[in-house]
Amino acid sequence: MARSSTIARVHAAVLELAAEHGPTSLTMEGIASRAGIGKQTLYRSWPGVPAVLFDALLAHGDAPGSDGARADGDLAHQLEDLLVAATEEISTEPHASLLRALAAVIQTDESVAREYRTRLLEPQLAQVHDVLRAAGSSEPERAAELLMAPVVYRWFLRLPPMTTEQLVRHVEDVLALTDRD
Amino acid sequence: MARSSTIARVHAAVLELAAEHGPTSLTMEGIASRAGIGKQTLYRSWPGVPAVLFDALLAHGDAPGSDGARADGDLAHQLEDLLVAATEEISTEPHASLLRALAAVIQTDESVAREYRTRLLEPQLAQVHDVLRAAGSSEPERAAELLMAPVVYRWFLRLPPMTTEQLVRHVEDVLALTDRD
Amino acid sequence: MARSSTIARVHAAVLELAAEHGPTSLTMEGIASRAGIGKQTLYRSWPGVPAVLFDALLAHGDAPGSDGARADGDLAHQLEDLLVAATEEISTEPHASLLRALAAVIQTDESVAREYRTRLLEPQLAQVHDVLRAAGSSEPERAAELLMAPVVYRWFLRLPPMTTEQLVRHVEDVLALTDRD
Amino acid sequence: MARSSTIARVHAAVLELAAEHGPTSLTMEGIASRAGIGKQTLYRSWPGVPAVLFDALLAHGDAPGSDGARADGDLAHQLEDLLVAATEEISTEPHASLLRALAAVIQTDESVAREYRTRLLEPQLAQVHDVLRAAGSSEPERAAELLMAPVVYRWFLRLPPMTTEQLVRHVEDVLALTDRD
DNA sequence: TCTTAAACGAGACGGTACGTCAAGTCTTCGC
DNA sequence: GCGAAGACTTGACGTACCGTCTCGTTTAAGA
Repeated sequence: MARSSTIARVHAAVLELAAEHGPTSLTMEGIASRAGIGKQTLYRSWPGVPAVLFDALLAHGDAPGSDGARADGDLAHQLEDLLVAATEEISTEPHASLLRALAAVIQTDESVAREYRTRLLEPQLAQVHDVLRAAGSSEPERAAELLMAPVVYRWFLRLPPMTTEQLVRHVEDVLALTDRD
Repeated sequence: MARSSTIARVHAAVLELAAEHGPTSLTMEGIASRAGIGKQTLYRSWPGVPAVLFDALLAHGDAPGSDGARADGDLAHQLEDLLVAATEEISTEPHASLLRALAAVIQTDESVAREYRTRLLEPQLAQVHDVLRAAGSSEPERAAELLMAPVVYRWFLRLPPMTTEQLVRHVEDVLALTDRD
Repeated sequence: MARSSTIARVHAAVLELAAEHGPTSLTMEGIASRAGIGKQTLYRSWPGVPAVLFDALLAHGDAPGSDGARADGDLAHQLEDLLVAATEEISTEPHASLLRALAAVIQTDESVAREYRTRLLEPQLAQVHDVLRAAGSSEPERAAELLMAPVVYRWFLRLPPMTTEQLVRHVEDVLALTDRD
Repeated sequence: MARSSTIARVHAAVLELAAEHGPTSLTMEGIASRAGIGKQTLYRSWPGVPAVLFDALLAHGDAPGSDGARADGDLAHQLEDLLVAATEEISTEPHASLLRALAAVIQTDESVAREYRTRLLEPQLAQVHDVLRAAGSSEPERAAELLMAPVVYRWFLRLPPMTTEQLVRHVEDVLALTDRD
């Protein structure tokens, strides 16, 4: 396995490149160069750019929504917090560029898509499930998808993110649907 | 500008390559080679891969939902038809590969994203708006987004597309929300 | 046949390009563009760059040494005048660039070399022959070559041209050889 | 820098291409292809065709006149040997094609001309200087130029090379001039 | 004067080569 | 003998010219 100093340098290089030059700059060549290591050293530990991205994301506290959530708030407030956290995460550097680069690869590589879902998406959705289930929702999966879909959809198509007001309204609506069942 | 036979050959080449080798094979070099034209001929008419993709998509009847829609059906049925059409379009070759390639570029090129929204997304949303507005919906934009978001979200993250039953349920739910207002 | 105005425009374009951007800029594409004519018009009258160069050179008084020669001077002075004229011609724009471009093509195209010898070199040598023959030289061809060779040699290898003093000395030496015979 | 096997393959490719298809075939693309190496490998070690040519020439015993010179012969014979060797070198493949290609570039690229003079011409002239100086010539540079100029002049203009008889006579004449001083 | 054929500008076309960049593999050498 | 450095093959990038080939449009006769 690679030395921990090598790993740290790679992570730092990825974050720097993402923040400075955007998602396009994230190439194996560029990362190795910026980290000051040989290309083979990079390939020895990670098979390609997406693997490095996952590592960098997970290593840098990619636990969205876990911070500052009003654990004691009511159901709606907790969901609002989760969505606000997700919205902020995907629009703040260097996470924004990393996720953007990942999103591009997801489109052309099914295995990356699968890994994204298991390592990043599902943990995030699980939080929403938990809140919904705690509130007695009959179909937490469906409700969670309804909650998250517009957020992801807008980010994916580079539409302006939902404002806080829109998010509040959105949570309210989805909860109304759940109650209706 | 370009001769119509040239354009036709380029479109054919794009569709063939997309169907045969997937989104990754869509390079300017490959398209020119498959179409049997010079690279400069390609670059003279299209600045890059995304431009060729837009042209090929729009030229091949990219008017989703317009075919077979039950224009005389009731509101819910019309919306179901639109969503089913959209779902099928994004999962059927060669459209699937072309859109997938486009989705990848959208992630790293804001101008492509803008062009996608204007030339492909908005016409599609407009159809939904029209149906909703005809039904007296107070907020057709919001409802349309709620309808489309899960479809795009699943496609984008390569989750299995919604089944017809799920789509029917989804339309029903969103309409219930609209009525609730 | 080409219209005279076309020919004139081509000649003008060649001289301008040669003077402004050097020998490298002399391409069929560039000449047509600068002359404001179609490429086919150019190719209709000239098969390639060298042909245009010959035409432009011959049309612009490429009769080196004919001007200002002291026709009544003695033998040595007349030869000096011829060599000085040749030296100046090959180092003054736009002739310098045209000849330089021609020299490049001569290296890779035997037919251009032949045409150069008959249309440009031999007339020039003939002048030297005439003077030498008038002076009773027994081998005017050999003497002419001895006279011209260092001038061409230096120009070809981009060495500094002979100074007037060196030229005078050179003529003197060659004449001494001729007399020696 | 480059691996020695790479360099060897490049040199071989250059000689083969020059001998088979003449100076025109010497392109970076063609050399890389024939050598079975990547273009980037070629560009990493040589900035362009002329650099490759210099290397190939210098690597293949480009020490003209050094072989078979009658070191113990008298002055005239040594000079004749040098000139004969030079004449043969420039008219024998594959050197002929390499030098021809170089000659073309010299016409349009001053830096190549400079490098040619330093790396190929001056060593050759130095040999002539040495012989002349050993013979007590008062102006070895001028005499050397006088000796070489007709040889280069004829080669450059693609005139038939001097016959051995002409060379002998030429050496005799130049020596007579030197003695005259 | 009308017409008709040429010469024309414009530029699309299939190609070849340019020089650069990144991918992923393989080699060399120092610690 | 492991790992950093970097040379390697491959192939796409976008550009410049090449020489050929239509397109309509002048232009300059001859009828």
